[in-house]
Formats: sequence, structure tokens, C-alpha cells
Amino acid sequence: MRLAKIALPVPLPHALTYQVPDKLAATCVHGARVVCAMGSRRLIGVVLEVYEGEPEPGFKTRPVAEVLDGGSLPEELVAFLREVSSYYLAPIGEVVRLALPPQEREATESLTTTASLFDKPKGVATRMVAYAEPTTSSAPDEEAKLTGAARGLLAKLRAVGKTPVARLTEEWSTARNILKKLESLGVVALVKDEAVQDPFFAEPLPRDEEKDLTAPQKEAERVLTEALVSGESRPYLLHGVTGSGKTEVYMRAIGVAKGLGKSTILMVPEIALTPQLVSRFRARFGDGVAVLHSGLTPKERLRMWRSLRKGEVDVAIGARSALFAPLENVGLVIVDEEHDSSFKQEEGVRYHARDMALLRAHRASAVCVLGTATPSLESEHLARTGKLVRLSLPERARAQALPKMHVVDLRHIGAGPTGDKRISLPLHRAIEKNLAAGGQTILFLNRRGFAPALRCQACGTVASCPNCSVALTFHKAKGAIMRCHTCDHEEPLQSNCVKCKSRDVALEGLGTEKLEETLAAAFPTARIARLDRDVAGGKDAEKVLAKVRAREVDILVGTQMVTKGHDLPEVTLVGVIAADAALTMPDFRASERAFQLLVQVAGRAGRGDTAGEVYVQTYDPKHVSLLFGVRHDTMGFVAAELENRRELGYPPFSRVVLVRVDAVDEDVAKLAALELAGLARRAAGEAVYVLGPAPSPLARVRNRHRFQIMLRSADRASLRASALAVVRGIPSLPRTVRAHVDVDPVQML
DNA sequence: AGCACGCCGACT
DNA sequence: GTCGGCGTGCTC
Repeated sequence: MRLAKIALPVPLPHALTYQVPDKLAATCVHGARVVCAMGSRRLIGVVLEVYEGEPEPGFKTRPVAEVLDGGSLPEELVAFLREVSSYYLAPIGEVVRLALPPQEREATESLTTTASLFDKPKGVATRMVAYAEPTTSSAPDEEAKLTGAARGLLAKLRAVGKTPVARLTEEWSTARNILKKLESLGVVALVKDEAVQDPFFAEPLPRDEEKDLTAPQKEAERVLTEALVSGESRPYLLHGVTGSGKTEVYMRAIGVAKGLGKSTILMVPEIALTPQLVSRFRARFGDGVAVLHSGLTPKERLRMWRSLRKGEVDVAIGARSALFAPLENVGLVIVDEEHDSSFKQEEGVRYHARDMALLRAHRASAVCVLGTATPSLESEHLARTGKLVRLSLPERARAQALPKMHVVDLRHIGAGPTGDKRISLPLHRAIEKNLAAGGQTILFLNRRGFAPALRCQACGTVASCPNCSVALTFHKAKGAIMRCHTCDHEEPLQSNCVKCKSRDVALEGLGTEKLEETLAAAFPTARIARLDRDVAGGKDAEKVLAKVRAREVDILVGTQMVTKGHDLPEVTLVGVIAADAALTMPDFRASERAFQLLVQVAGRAGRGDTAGEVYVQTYDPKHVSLLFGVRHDTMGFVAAELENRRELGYPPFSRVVLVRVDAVDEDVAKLAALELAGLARRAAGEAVYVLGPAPSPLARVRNRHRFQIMLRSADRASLRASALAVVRGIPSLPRTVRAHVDVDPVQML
């Protein structure tokens, strides 16, 4: 009997065995995408293995239902997916899903339910989605009788309008039943429609010529060309300051790979995947690049996937998911801004795209290039131990001085004319001067909203989220509301303390909204814009930046969003309002992140013809991140911080696995965590530290209590054994407990 | 993960 | 009564 091992998207640790019917024998091959009956559903999976044999007893071994056209996954990719699954202790089916065309990732259909609106699409190729829409009519008598969930759902629909049914089931588990009821009342209409489309790149195509290279660029090009030609797999760390022309080096290398008939994967941080970047590559390589980004429609995604699969396109550009591009003959894998934390997936299969890029390249005998101005300590360690070859681009391509750095010690230096200490006198004067000179200013503050806390002056109580253990942030711009930045809970601003009813409550702290307001009052003639998640969800960020580039903005106030690689040539002054915020995180990577942030923010200043100035405000001017950051001394920082990590036994001198456990009931969560910690300890042996369980730094999120266990070891095998024991123990926990294992965690919260 | 099944409380 | 809200078990 012909059998196939098939990875299906269910959290079972192994692939399942199916029968291959004779008529599918020719197409149901290694790597094929297939549809299989699974319980009462039909799921899309991938064939890992085909063999002749007898089924294992105890299962019924159903037949493969269908083989999807459009090609199978390359053998190299399937092998890589198995390695990813093994490394992250993740179910193979969940990992394989990452490599399917996105619309196939979701597709399942029920075998039992009769045809109705709620059926998932039959044909996998066109994705129709069930939507619920409020009608114009209402039925007051009936509505009054509705249960809490039904009432809430109806209110939401009326507030937001047409919404996918699937979205509603996330919030109300019985949304489908409720909707049927509401439909019978005539207050809701159920319709089927195409999934939403939002086009991404309509950027015009400028012509692009190869640029002249600086000497270090030439050297990097030479080394990479040699490596590509020789076909030996060698990973490189391309270390170049902002503006040193790393992108041009990537383009040259991609050109060489193309010439050799090899394909390329280029990964960039999520936020850097802008129309500008894309058009730059399309300008050089025309339609020979596939861009995988979130703005694509399902159809476009499938088209991209197929053209990569068929080899019509041999360069895949994208965020971390490009790692799984179905390319044959991968010769080059590039990770730009390799230190960026967006390469770590923080849900589902928690893979790190940079680490896995090294693995895929190695297995495919491809050249891997990690590019950055501020190497992650992991990469730096690899470079120092000879596992990455360092290529340095020490100068800016357009020669100019680095920005001048000023540290403002807030312990000794007071407020400027605004009276607000957080706009210190030196910073205020610098802004004034820069405005007068016609330069642009960026002020960086890593806090959204108006004020991060509302405190009762009588009893000290801070207004906190009912669902999470965090303070609510006051937002002024979108109607005075208090919002939770963890779960997005909103409530009106209370004028009384919830605890003691005192009317004496006051806003504390400074957010971007208030900073913007204060500046507007202090500099009435300046044109001020704000850039953060509240003002710019996704595409709008580009609009704000376009205005800045068009010189319609004098001062840009923003969070993290302003720090990433947007080229804003006219910015001559950068202010870091509160450098300490990044330093005080309860995480061994806090210093590293703070340093990278500082260098990146500083990198925004003076990319044009004028040298820039940077003001960094802090209460801790002696902190290593600041001391080295202010001197632009990346190598110095890295050396100091590596030494620190070595002494403490933290990564990259050890590896960490973080086990997270949460449940609505605190005791249930704690007990489950204790159980898993016990399993970890029993399997650990001497070489693994098992810390905890301890309450997570964010002890409660969305009404669930969270505990964590940290496993740490310099010995990979022991650590893996311990983590594996935990993974195997999870299924026997009570169902109300959620637990997952994060191998090489980045976010320790 | 989904999705059945089976058991409990509360409104028509 | 029955509907809707969960806890539990299973999927080749």
C-alpha cells in the first residue's frame, strides 16, 4: 500500500499517515500540497514522505483527498522546515503552514455542516469571506431582550459596520449562532464577499543605475562575489554605519547571484518594508523581484508564491516570512538590519528569522549576509569566534561628519521656558536655533498618548486596566479617554479616584501627544507633526514622512516609528526626551536595545549636507549604553556588553528557553507552572538552570494571570532535553491553561 | 487548533 | 422544555 506522511496544521507533534490513492500516485509526491480529511474537517497539508508499507495499527488511515496544483515545495525547503520544527520544538504542521501561500494557511472546510453562509470556501483558489453587516432597520422590542453577548455584538457591528464573521468569533465564541438570531430579527445581514484588498505599491518606477562604490564597498562586493561563484556556504556580517551603502552592496550581490542562476532571499525589518525600498529594488531588477508584504490581496499573494515557485522570479523580498519563500536553488540569503527585533516572531511558531536564515543558507550551500550598523550581540559573538566573516563599511558613502552628541543630565539641568523639565533649557535653545536656521527637528519619546498615568493625589492610587496589571494611559487626541496599551481596553476619564472617590486626581508623565501640545505652545510658528501608532496605522506613517520630506514639517514628534531607516535628509537636530525609559526594562537585553535605539535615533540627524546635532536627556548619564552611544562607539559598547553577558552567563554565552503559562485563575496558572518547572528540573541535569516559576513582569494580561519559567544553559543538548520535557508535559495540563515554550526568546516580558 | 459531544443553568 | 455556555476528548 502506498502511504504518505503528511504535515497538517494541527498542534500534534508528528506528521500523520494517509493512503495515496492510485490516481494521485503521480502527483502526490514529496513536498506536494494536499487536502486531507481530518476529523470532521478538510485541511491543507504538505507531504513529507511517500513510501510503500502498512499503516500503523490503531488509526484508520484515510486517503489523501486532493493534490493542489501550483507546484510542490522544494525539497530543500521541506528539509529546512523539519529542522525549524525540531529546533523550536514546534509541531511540524504548524511550521509547514508558514511556507504555504498565505491564503492556503487558513483554509479548512467542514465535512459535516450543510451548505450555508458559514461554509468556508469550497474552491481553495478564490477566498470568499462571510461578513456580517448591520441593516438600517432596528427592532427595539426584540433588541431589549437580547443577552449580553448578542447585545454587545450588535453594538459593535453598528459601531464599526461590515465585519468578517471570523473576526467576530474571536471575541464571541458563539458569534455564529448569535448572528443567525440577529439575522432572523432583521437587524443584521449576512453576506459573502471577497476578502479585503488594499493595494500597496503604486510607486512609480524610477530608473536606477549602479552607483560608484567606495573602496570598502568594492572589497565587500569582491568577497561576496567570490563566495557566490565558489558556491561554498559562508555567512558574513556586513557591518556598516548608517549611510555607508549596505543596500548597494546587497544589490551588487543579488546581481551576481542572478548571473549565476541562483535565487536570493532578502529580509528586511517589518517597518522598513516601504514602497520606497521596494521601488528601489524594482528599479534595479525590474519585475525579477517578488515583494511579499501585508498589503497584498490574497490573489496577489498566490500569484507571487507561484511565480517564485516556478522560478519566474528569483528574488524574494519581505519581512521575516520571506524566509520560507518557495525558491529553488537559493544562493544568497540577506538579512538587513539583522539586530532588529521584528525578525523574531512573537506568536505561533516563535522563530527568529535571522537565526534561521543562517540555517537555511547553510543547508542550501548559500551565502548568508547579515547587515547592520549595530550588530546584535549574538552576531557579534559569532563574528568574534570566526563563525561569521566580518565585512566592514566604516565610512558614510556620502562623506560627512557624524552628528555631534550632547548629553543633558536632568539631575542638574532644569527646564527651559516651557517650565517642563522634559524640555530642558539646552534642548529648548537648540530647537529654537534650529528653527531659526530652517532645519528640521525630530524629538523621540517612546510613550504614546498624552500622559502615561492618572494618579489620585489623596491616596496615591493609579487608574489601572480592569483586565491587565498596567496603568491606563490618558489619550486626549481621540476624545479624552483612558486606554490600556496592552489590551486596548478603553474607558472614559474618571474625575474621581476609583478607590477613595477623591476629586484630586492628576495626570502624570509625558506622552507624545502632550509633548506635541507643549511644543506647539512654545513654538507657535513651527509646523509640528506627530508619528506614532495612534496617528499612523501602517500606511499613514508614509504620509507623515512624506510631509516631512517635503519640508512641510519643522518638528516631528514620535515614538520608535521615527527611528527606523527612513531617509530624511533635512533633519539637523534630534532630541531624545527620555533615554532612561529604554534602560530600565527588566530584561538582560535592555542595554543592547537602548544602545541600538540611541545609535539609530542619532542616525536620523544630518544625513544631508549639514552635520546634525543630537541631544540626549537622561538621569543616568554614566550608563554604558549612553557613554558608548554618545561616542558612536559600537565596537566599544559591544565589547563591554559582551564581557558583561559573559560574566552573568547570559546569551550569547548561554541559551535560554522561556516557558510561559497563563490562565484566568491565578492558582491554576501557578500550579501548572510549578508542574512544568518540575518536569524541566527532572529532565535538566546539572548543566541547566531552571528559574521559577515566577509571575511574569506583566503579571496579568487580558484577564489572564501569567507565570514564567526560565531555562538557561551553555549546553544545548541538556537545555533541549529539559525544554522537550516541558513541551511533552503541556498536553496533560488542564485545558483552561495555556502554555508555550519560547526557544531563544527576545521579549522577556 | 478546531470541532464534536455532553452536561449544566436560565429564560420563553 | 431548549438554547447557549463551557469542560473534555480526539483527530492519521
